Amino acid sequence: MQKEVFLKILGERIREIRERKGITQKQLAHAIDKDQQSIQRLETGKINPSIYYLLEVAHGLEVELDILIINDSKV
Amino acid sequence: MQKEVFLKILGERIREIRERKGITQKQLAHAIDKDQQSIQRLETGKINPSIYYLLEVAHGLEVELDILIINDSKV
DNA sequence: TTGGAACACAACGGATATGTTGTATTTTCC
DNA sequence: GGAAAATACAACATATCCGTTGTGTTCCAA
Repeated sequence: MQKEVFLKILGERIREIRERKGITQKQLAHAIDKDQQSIQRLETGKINPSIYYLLEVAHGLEVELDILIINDSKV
Repeated sequence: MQKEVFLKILGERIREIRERKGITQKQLAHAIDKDQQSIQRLETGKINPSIYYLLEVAHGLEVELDILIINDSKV
């Protein structure tokens, strides 16, 4: 799968989970000591985040890390 | 979980999968157009790899990406 | 003992992630 | 429509990834 496509889908998935929780980018960011712009870049697929960064986001969303992960076969 | 601990466990897990497949760091690296040193840094937990880099490694190992992922609750 | 294979370590350069600030745009709600 | 909130975009500085080269160490086989 192409990198850009992968990152875009990852971002969309994270956004879905966040919205399902009913919190804003800012609230998620502050919960994990980041800021809104950082979450925005992630959700829009503009960056290729590190795995630890994703772990922190998963914590902020109160989900397991693997829930954020996309496998090729699922796309 | 501490970053260093997380990355170390991730690296160990990747090494286990690679060894179970019976291939060397060099073989894995070349299969995904990287080199041995890059895989070495990953397996020893010296870096915080990007998610897309991990996806490529998963391809090289012929596993799904989420197999590489550690959740806090599992550690 | 020598040679080769496998793994580890260090350093360098270019690219890019991430934190940050500022601001623009969009959405929501009155 | 207007205000406020939410999201998006841009740019800058710093840190770090990743590719790369060179080399060291260990182990095994010939």
